[in-house]
Amino acid sequence: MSSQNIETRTRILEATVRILEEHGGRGVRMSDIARESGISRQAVYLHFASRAELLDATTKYRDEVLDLDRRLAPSRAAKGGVERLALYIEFWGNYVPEIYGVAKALLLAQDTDEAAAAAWQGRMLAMRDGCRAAIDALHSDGQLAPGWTPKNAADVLWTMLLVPNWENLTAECGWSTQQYVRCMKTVVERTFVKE
Amino acid sequence: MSSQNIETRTRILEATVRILEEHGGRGVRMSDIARESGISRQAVYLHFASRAELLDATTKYRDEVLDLDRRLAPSRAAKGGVERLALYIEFWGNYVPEIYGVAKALLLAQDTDEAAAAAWQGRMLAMRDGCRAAIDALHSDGQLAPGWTPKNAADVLWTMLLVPNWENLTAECGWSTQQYVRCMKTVVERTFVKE
DNA sequence: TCTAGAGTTTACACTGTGTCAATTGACAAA
DNA sequence: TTTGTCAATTGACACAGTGTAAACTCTAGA
Repeated sequence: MSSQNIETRTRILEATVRILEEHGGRGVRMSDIARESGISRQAVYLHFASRAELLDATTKYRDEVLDLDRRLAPSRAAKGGVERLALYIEFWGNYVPEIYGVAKALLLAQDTDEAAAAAWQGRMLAMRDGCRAAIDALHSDGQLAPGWTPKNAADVLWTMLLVPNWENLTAECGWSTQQYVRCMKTVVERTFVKE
Repeated sequence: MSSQNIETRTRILEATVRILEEHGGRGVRMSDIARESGISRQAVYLHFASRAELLDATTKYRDEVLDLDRRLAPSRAAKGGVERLALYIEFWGNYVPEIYGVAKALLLAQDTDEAAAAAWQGRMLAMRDGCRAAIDALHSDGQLAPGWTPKNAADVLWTMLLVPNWENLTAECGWSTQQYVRCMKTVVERTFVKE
C-alpha cells in the first residue's frame, strides 16, 4: 500500500525536523535521522534520493505544517506600505526561529552539496519577492525615503533579513526574538521610510 | 635549516590564498593546495596540523600582507564619531573583497570542523570590537540616535557588516564594492546618527 | 497460494581528512 | 669521508559519511 509509504515518509520528515531543531542543524547525519525515524538508514533512501532532497522536502513540509500562507496573510492585507513593511518583518522574525534548524542544515550543506545550495537559494528568492513587494507598497505610497530605488531598497531589506543575521543577534549577542523584531522594525523604518 | 622551512610554509600560505580566491573558497581540498604549492599533500601536514589550522594561519598571513593595521589607522584617527563610523565602514567594505576566498572557506568549514568554527569566531570578535569602538565614539559625541544603547547599536552594526551580507549584495544582487560601501554608510547613518 | 511492496541486513564504492613508516637527498659538523 | 639531521617523498591505511546494490523477510491483497 502507498498509504504506508506516505506515513513513513511523513515520519521521516517529522524526525528530521525534530532532530535538526534539537541540534541546531549541525552535525546531523542520515543515520541519525534514520534512527530517529525508527527505520534503517538505507530505508530513508527509498523515500528521498539524497540528503539534499530530504532537507529540501523538510523545509517544504515545515512551511505546510506551520501554515506559511496564513502567516503571510496579515502583511499582504496591510493597508499602507509602512504597515506592510512592519508586518512583513513581524512575520519573518517570528518564522525564522521555527525553521532555524532545518535552514541551518541546508545552509551548512552548501559546502559540499550543489543541490542543497540550489534548494536554499530557491527559498531565499521567494523571500526576496516578499521584500520587493513590501518595498513596492511603500514606494507606491510615495513613502520610500529619497536616495533609494525600489530595487536597491529591496536588495538591502532582503539582505538584512537573512538568516545568519538573526542567528548572529540571537546566538552571539543574546537577543530574544522579540528584541530582534522590534530592532529590525526600527532600523528598516529609519532607513527606508521617508522623514 | 629552518629558513627553508619558513619559505615552504610561506609558499603554502601563498598558494592557499591564490587557490582559495580563485575558487571563491568553495571546494578546495588539501590536495589542491599541495599541488598549487608544488609539494605533496602529506608535506602540508608537516607545516600545519590540520585544514582548520592552515585556514586560520592563512587569514592571519593575509592580514599581515594586506597590512590590516595601516588600513585601520584612518578610522582610528578620526576626529568625530560620525567620521569614525564612516571610515570604519570604508575600511571594512574594501577589506572584505580581499579576504573573501579565505573567509568563505573558513565559514564553510564550520559544518564539520570545530576548530574552524572557533577560528572564524575569533576573527569576528575582533571586528566586533571595532564596531563597538566606532559606536562608542559616536555615543561620547552625543550623536547616537535616541532609542539605542551603545551595546545594542554595536551589535546591530556588527551584524550588518557580516561577510554573508556583503556576499549577498555583491554575488546575488550584483552590487559593486563601491555601491556596497556607499549604501552601508547611508543605512548606518540613518540608523545610528542622531537627527 | 502467489505476488508486490516496504523494509531489513550486509557489503561495498567513493571522497576527503589525517596518520604512519620507510626512503631519498641535501647540507653541516666531526 | 662519515655521520646525523631535517625536509620532503611515496605508499599504505584508518576513519567518517554518503550513496548504491543484492539478497532476504514480512505483510497484505488478488
